[in-house]
Amino acid sequence: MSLSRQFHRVWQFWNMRRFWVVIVDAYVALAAFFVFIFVRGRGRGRRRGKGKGEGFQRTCVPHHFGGAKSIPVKPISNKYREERITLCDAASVLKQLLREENLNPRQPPQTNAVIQTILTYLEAGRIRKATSVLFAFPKSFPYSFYALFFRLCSSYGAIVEARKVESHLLTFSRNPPIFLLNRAIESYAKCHCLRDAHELFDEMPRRDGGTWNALITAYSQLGFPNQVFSLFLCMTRSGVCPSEVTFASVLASCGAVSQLLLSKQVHGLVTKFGFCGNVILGSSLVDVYAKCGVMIDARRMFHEIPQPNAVTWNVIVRRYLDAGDAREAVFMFSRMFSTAVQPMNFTFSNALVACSSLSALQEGMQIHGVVVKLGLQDDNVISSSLVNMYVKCDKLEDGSRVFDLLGSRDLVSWTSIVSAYAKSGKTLEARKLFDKMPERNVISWNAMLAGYVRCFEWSEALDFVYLMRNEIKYVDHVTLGLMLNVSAGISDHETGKQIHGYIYRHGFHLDIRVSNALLDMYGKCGNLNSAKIWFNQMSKWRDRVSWNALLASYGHHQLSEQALTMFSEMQWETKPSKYTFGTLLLACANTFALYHGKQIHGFIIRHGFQIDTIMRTALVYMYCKCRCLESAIEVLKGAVSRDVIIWNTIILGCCHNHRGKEALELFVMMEAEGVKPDHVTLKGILLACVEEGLVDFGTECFNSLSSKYNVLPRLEHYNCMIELYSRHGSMHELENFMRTMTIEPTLPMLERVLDACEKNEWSRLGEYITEKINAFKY
DNA sequence: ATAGGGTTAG
Repeated sequence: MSLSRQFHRVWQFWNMRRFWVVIVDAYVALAAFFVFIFVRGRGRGRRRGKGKGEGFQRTCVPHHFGGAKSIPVKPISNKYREERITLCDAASVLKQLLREENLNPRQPPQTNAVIQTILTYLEAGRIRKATSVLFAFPKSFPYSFYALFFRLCSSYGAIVEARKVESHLLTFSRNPPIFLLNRAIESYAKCHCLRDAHELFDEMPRRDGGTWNALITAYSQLGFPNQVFSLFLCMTRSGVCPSEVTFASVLASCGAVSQLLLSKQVHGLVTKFGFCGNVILGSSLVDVYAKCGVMIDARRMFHEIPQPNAVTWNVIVRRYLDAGDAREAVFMFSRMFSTAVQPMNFTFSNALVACSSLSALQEGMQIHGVVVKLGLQDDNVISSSLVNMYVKCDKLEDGSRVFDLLGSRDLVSWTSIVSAYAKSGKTLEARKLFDKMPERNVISWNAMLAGYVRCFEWSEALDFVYLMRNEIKYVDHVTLGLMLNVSAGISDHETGKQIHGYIYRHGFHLDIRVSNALLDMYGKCGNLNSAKIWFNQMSKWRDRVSWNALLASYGHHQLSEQALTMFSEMQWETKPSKYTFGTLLLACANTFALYHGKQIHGFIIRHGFQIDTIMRTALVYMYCKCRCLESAIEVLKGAVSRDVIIWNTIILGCCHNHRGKEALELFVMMEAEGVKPDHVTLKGILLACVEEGLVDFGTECFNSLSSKYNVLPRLEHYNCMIELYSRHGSMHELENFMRTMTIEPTLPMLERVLDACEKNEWSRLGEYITEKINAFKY
């Protein structure tokens, strides 16, 4: 065994530091190997060590070696794999064995036999074991074998093993080929050890383009774009020509920093080096332009690619979705089918997300058809997206059917369906499904909790939080936000403060969403002072949502004037949004501040803000509340389309302004536009009847509530009817109504009826009602 | 030999 020759050769090529690594590796390998032989020969065990999880660290070796301290190494024998050998032990054993071997030379096993053993281990997935055997064998292997090892180390993320393979390669190969060392760099990068990768890069006596690519790719994939750019500069300066691969990584980094100018320069270089026809680089350029926010250039780039592949299409669809242009995303997805390229599952999911954001049920269903036609309905990504699409298009039953037909349901599809039921207000069904889930994570718990919060079912939400606390260990920012919503919903300032403490202790307060929820909680719990203090404390990281929350809490405290003052301060820091205007208008409405309300309206118009349905509804509400019905109607008429909520707002607004006739006229217009009235609308109609004294029409409406409008009569409708008959002295109708009522009347209802009986001297009904009231009291 | 996109649930 020519250890000294190895020594010499290695010495020549590698610097001091690497030399120690190699030589120690060699020593340990030899020692381990001979111990193996030795122990096997003796057939006796040694003391057992801890062994597990102890890594052999290349960088640590010199240090330990100098101090002659114990270095844990991976033993090789199967039987004694848990043994621990210190370096001192190893050295002495080695010495002894070397002497022994000199006296009694032993043939090392044949390379082929060792390869066979290693392959057996690799097939069993035992990479550690395989590496140990490789490491212990004091002879060079074929290069392809090393390459295989590096590949496996990458996929297992086995850094220790990768280091061992590199050591072995350097020790026993006269001239390790550059490409193998490039593989080593890649392995280190895949194991997230950039230090090892860069160290090896620095120490390599010769490099090729692949070496640079390996390092650049490493920095790019681990998210260090600036290092990528400086390495790229070094590379070109040292005269190495960048290849397609180099540009792929550089472009990925350009996308990560979203810098248009830089990206354009790189684009120029790509063209200059003649890589324009490369579909991968083309797709990357599409991606980069889109990430820089220039969809027009992205689209142009897309059209320059002669044959876009599935990835290219995926990029363009996804980027349109990110840019908020869901229509174009769906359009591009449909264009894909005029080519021979089949979309990937992620592309299907992106297109379906785009459909749900557009509520484009027709298109979503067409995509569903394609999915079935291509036999992709069992793909978990696609099927979960389908469930979501149906749910977001208000087709809960269809979503649920897709879920029921699913062959294999994973955590995501379960969570999707639970969330679907929870979000559409069916918390009982959602809970049933939730309890049936085979496994849950924090997202599933949050989905269920969000359902309770959305439906204002506070006591269920509280019970659920207690359950959640016992069942899962860690909550996240969404859970905390929801818990704050619960505190805000029940105005529980104390619990809110405790959650604040938890948030602070766990560092969640730096999350803007959590800190905004906190602000909202303080505002809704009526603690304006705490809200203001917290708002000031977040001055470093607050956003416009924080401002809106603060404005809302001013509005909550009937301080519309101060809200407006805050609004002008807000504009020094951030731009208002539609929520800002909604909040301000609500504050004006609640304080009947017509002057301020008009100011806001003027501001919206002057600054050219698009008035959406929600803002328009807020304006209508404000004008109604401020008794400015004409303006309200004018705003309503300015809408391109009107939903049931804005109609309800104006109809109820008319009633509050004692203008029942207008309310009924608007109702006719609403029906003519094809908007379906709901229970609120019908309450408005009944109130209009009360205002106008339309007893017969009111009765007719009430009687056709469920038959004509598909609305179940609620308490408030009964209230309206009682008020209608009582106020207009229709005692026959009132008596008939009270005696045939299918629900149990409330005490205020009975008192109202009794009042009417007394006023109209209708004692027969009065006695009946008195009895009922007495029954109530005792 | 190496490169691009994407993670559907709250």
